[in-house]
Amino acid sequence: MATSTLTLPELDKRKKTTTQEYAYARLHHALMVGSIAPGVPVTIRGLAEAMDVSPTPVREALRRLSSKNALSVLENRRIVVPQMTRERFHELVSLRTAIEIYAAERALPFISEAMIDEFEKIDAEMDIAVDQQNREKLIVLNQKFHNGIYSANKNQVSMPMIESIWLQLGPFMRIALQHIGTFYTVDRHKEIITALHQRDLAALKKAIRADIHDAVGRFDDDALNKIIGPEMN
Amino acid sequence: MATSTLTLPELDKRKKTTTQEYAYARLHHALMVGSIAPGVPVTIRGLAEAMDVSPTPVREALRRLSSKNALSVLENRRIVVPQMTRERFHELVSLRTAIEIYAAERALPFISEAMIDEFEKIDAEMDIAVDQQNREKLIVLNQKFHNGIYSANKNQVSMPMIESIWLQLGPFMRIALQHIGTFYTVDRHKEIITALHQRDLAALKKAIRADIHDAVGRFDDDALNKIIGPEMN
DNA sequence: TAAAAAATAATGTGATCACATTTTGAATAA
DNA sequence: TTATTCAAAATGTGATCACATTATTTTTTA
Repeated sequence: MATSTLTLPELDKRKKTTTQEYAYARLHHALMVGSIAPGVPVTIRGLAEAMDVSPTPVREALRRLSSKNALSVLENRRIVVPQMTRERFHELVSLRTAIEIYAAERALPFISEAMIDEFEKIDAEMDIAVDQQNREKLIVLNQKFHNGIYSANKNQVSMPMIESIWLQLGPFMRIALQHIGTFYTVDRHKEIITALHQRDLAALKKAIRADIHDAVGRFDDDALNKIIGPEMN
Repeated sequence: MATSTLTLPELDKRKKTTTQEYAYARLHHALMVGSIAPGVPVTIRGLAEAMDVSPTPVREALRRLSSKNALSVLENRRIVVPQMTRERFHELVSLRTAIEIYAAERALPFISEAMIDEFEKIDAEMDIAVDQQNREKLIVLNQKFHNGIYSANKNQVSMPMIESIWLQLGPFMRIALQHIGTFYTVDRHKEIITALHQRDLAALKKAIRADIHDAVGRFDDDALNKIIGPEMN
């Protein structure tokens, strides 16, 4: 056993994409759903072995992830899942709120009723995932829900940046959710859908802000202390 | 001669960084200052030969750049500098305005007088660059000026996203500046500095908005038609 | 002359290897 | 026991090669 034995979530069997893309998708998913904890070192050979591919495509995948700030390259050239700090967390939540509200505003004029139907379907699936206590599925669906809205604007350029923020929040959420019993209060999605139906921009912004707050923004300093530790800088 | 003979800007001689980092820095710089035009295909071997390195580090650098949306990977797996469209351009400028204003607001409380002195020095250098008609130096300094402000907040997480936007606008600027004679009206930087001195958030926002507008946001549809072409979608 | 087909070249991809550096673990000394 | 030294293992990095796919050029055919 070379190094860290990461239990990477099994992904759909490799299709006709490149190996590099496959490695990227698996890592991306693992980070997004919080399978890899902050601070965990990520080695090229270790991952290559775990995925049964050669180091080369893994390296490329890691470079892409580090460019999205989902991984951080240390001075020793070692790659780790970035450690979360109280300050960085607040910055991430603040930026997520700002960009997603912006993206929603930009997307609203392009949203059709048919699209809203799709969002409602996703939301229904999320309700099921909540019942099943399936955190992983919930995270993926939540992402799909938000992405769907913002991507209604086909010339959207903010989507990759929102994704980057989610990627940075992902590893932290796993730890957070171990301490905070509850999860996304999906009701907010209903508010979002209502606002979309009514083309009510103010209500939409308010609902998105509330949704983000419910998901990640409500952690006060005490809660963060328990997760991150009071001494961490 | 294998393929495209890109005249990459000479960068500081390689220090103690990795070859991959070196390749990334050169490409990054070339894109940022508009040395590579939109639509230009970028081949791994071509760049490797041009930089006198092996394909491997170039590939990694290209992956990083494509993750920052500075390059786009086509279905044929070929890598090109993304073509600009009218709609994407407007989205980029709009997002740049939103994020930079946000970042400035978040940074303002952390800006010291000593920092402002630094900004003034950079601005003075920019005046010289304008006199010298040195567009490349001007772009680099302008970037440094903005980065300096936003990075005053050490926990800033928006900087990579701003960089990504600049990277996407970079190749387009070269073409734009061939048709539009003038460049950044550096006066706006004076307004920014004044606002920083006075801790005037409203004035700061206004100045940044104006600066961005002067730099990239003033192109109306007619001007864009000349650059992009009226039929491009 | 123009279109189609074949051959040639170029390109992305992934695996492997060698090398330098770093980390880890064991052995030794205080 | 604790600190130090040294050997072994692990790791990142970059170059090279083989292969499949895609582009391009040349040749052939209508």
